[in-house]
Amino acid sequence: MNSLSEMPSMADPRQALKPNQHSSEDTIARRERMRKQRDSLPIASVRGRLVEEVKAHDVLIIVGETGSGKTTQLPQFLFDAGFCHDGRVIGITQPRRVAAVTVAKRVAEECNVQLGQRVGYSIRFDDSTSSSTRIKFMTDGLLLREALLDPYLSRYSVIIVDEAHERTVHTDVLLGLLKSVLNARSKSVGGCVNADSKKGNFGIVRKNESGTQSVGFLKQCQGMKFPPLKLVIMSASLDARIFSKYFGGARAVHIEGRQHPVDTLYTLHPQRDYLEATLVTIFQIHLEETPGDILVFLTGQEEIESVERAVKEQVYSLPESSQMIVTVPIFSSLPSEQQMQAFKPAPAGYRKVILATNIAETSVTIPGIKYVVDPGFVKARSYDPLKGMESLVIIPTSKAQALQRSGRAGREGPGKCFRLYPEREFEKLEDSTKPEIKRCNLSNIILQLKALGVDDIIGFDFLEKPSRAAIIKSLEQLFLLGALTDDCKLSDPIGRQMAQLPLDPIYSKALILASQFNCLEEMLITVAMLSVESIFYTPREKSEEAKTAMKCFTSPDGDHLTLINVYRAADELLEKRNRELIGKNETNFQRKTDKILRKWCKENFINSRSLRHAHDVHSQIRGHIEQMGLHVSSCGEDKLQFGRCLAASFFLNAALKQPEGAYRALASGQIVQIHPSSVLFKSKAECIIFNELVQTNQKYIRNVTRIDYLWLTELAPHYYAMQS
DNA sequence: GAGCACTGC
Repeated sequence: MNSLSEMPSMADPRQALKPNQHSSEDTIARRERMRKQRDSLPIASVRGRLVEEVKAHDVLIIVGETGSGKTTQLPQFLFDAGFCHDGRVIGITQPRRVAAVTVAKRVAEECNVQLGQRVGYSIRFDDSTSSSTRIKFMTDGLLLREALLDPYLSRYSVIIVDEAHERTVHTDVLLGLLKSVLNARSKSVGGCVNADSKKGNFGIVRKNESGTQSVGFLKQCQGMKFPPLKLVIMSASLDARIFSKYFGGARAVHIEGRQHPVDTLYTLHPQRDYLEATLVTIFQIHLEETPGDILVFLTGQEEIESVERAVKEQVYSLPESSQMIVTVPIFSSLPSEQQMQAFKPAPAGYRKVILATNIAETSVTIPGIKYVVDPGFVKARSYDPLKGMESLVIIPTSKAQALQRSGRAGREGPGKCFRLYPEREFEKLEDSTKPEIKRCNLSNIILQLKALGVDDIIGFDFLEKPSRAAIIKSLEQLFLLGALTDDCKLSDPIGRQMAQLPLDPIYSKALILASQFNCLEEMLITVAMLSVESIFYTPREKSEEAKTAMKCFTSPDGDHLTLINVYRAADELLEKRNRELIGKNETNFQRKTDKILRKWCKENFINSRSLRHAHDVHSQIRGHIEQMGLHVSSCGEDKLQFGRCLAASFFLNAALKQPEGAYRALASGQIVQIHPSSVLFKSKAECIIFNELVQTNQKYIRNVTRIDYLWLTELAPHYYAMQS
């Protein structure tokens, strides 16, 4: 097992393309240049006033546009102003891992300190911080996890929640928690609320809209060990009002950004076929506009591939002098090597057309974009609590999203954005995207809130409350898994152990059960593989080859054992190579094993990024499991034992074959199909369990294994005994 | 015989 853990992290494609900043530049000159850059940022001119605002108010909202420098500069201003003098830490949260890492590196460089000393970052699987770290960048999910161990967040003097307008479920829950922490840590009741509504010099302000102070679930700790906490929320303009209102009319200030102008153009009429309109627009830009790359926003892989084919076909109908155009796709499930193609400059004289999903909206920044084509649609996940089913549907973007997309054309110079709908349609769009907390399964966050001591979930002061039905459905699920007692309290030890594990609750429960079924080793691999993005990658043009490659891993029982076979095959391969390399005194040992694994993945149509990720999850969870004292043993060749454990764990997701070959999900009664990517797609198994139910064109279940129906009544009698 | 945006612990 150890062999795989020695693989080095795979280079992130977004970082691999950064130039080496230390190449031949003189240190002093570099520092001087950096100082000038910092001084020229819009935020530099309001430094003093900003520090005063933070000192004067416990909650401050900063509305900062792109390029204002708020993320890199504010933490340094506060550090210099003495917010860490007592050894406490300024914490800055980000929704994404890459952002936390890259910003931390930049700030460490600006402070001229080694990363991990005064300035560091902490994200899952990667912690650069030390006891001397005072400015700490992290993901918002990680800070939530920290709160389980330290509910008052006592090591922090300031917490800056960046990109709050993105409204990820972690940001929302974190803000709910912080409201209670502020209240508990404030010296006097009302101390965290700013009632001052005078107009500021460089900002504005909301009136105190709510005089009532919500008392959180944390006990007051007046005069105790913790000094008051400062909270800074950084957001894009459209959503500041809601944060201010939530924090009792907290003060909001505005900092201007630095963006080049983007000329936005609309169509005269609505387009019936937006893919056709996209194609026409791409060629129109190519033929009529000055040089510069084009970024096109599409909803998914299928659209991207079809537009790519169409561009390649139609380019030959152009005059030869105009044929210099290349397309590059980028979407999250694309292997990293291929993602990186989007960042490479086009050959001299060529125009590059990047066909992207909304990965290019915030997650990655591709240089050289001058034109944006925005058909105005996005594929969004929604969740139906009554059916317990997720669905993926194509819907119009929000205004905020459309603005974010057009902004991508103005990063390096003036640009143009072509919206493929009339201007009057823009006005009809929602202001911002529906917050994630209102469209996801809440089981995981409810379990975490329970572990934090929030007993009354329905009464919890959410920034925006999820539907009652969604809350009740998740409470019910947690109860059926044994995480909650009859009176809806966290059970001990099961619920407490489940909350400790950073996994979907149903997977946490599966691990606890597996220790009783003597197959924890197998279940650990299974939940790790189920927790990551798709392991198999099947490009359309090589689907036959991919199918053949997959055959050598296939288990007739189903996808779960198939995934275990893949994981173990990779493990064995690396162990074998390690034995060969050991004693040869090889340098670049890690790089070589990594290269071997990547080659193997490519040959077997496996996504090496996903496999690597599964391995990280595996070792992290194994650490937790061992700490809990659960016994990690293998069932060896006893597949029956593992199958029974799957039935006992995933009894809520069981389905029975119907006469027509479809399946009926027992919990909800829905008629579903096995997804074609499953090894059981053509099988005629009578009874199965599955791990995912998603509606796309049909209701598909994925990750499926056959079981014996009788196991359900035997192993989950509390659920099935009455029904049989 | 279909196809799944994006994050995160």
